[in-house]
Amino acid sequence: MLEKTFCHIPGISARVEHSLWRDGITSWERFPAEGGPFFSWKKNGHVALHLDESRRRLAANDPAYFCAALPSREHWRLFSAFAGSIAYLDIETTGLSREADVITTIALYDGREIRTYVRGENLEAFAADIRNYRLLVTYNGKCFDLPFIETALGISLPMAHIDLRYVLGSLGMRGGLKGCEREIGLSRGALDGVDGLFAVRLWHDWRRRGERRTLETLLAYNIEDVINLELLMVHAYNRKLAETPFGDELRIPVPEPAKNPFCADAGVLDRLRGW
DNA sequence: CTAAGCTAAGGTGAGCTCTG
DNA sequence: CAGAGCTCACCTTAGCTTAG
Repeated sequence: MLEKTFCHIPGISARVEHSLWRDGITSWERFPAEGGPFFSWKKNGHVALHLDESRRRLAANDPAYFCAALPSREHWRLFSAFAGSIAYLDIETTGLSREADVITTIALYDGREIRTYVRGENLEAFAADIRNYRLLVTYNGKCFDLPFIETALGISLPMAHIDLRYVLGSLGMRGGLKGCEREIGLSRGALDGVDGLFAVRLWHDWRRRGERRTLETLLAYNIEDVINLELLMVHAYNRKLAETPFGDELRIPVPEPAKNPFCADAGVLDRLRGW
């Protein structure tokens, strides 16, 4: 979809982009390079220059360029072009305050492998690992996960970032990650009803009693979030695509959900439910 | 040349929403 | 709960294009 995108160019609105498509200029390739019939000679040159730069950035695997040039609700357009550089990311913490609270666990999924990071075990390894990726996908990570990580771990995460909250929001999907999952018919089984606040309890209980299955329940929850981020990403991509003339041509099959390596423990969940 | 029309960009301010 | 970041509506301004 990226190579069909024009609205990242200054002076091209979504409306103008639609009229380009309507007139058969359906990709960068088809834009008339030499003062073609579409814009004035001056504007045509301006657009052609930006398209050259766009081709360079795409070839250089540089999603950050496009991220900066597009509004958040259009970041979905990067997905297929940079799918090989994606990391789905979610953190759990002891609370909402960046000052008073700490990160407890992090889940990272790149479409193939799932990695987890646990406070007191390997949390510090995250800083090096995340640098292997050029495009992060989160839900509300712009407001929560990324700034929290940057403060807590003292690193910066300047790479491209699709915050699905805004993409899904533009599709009318609200209600948090769980709400969006429900809307596309995803169910969490044993972990139904577990939320971020419950994850705080799981963490404190793990620290107090030291039962491994409690930590694994927390990790199972944390991982479920990143697994579902991928499904929501593909869903959002296909639905945004359907708003363009390319809905059928570029549609992506919904992947098989990744296998969660950890399992929620029903006993732990039951004991902590009535806290 | 001018006038009109269109668009984008920039600014503002209110309102909404989400995170554990 | 606090608070950051986005959207949206609205306005103004500036630039470009076209018609006469």
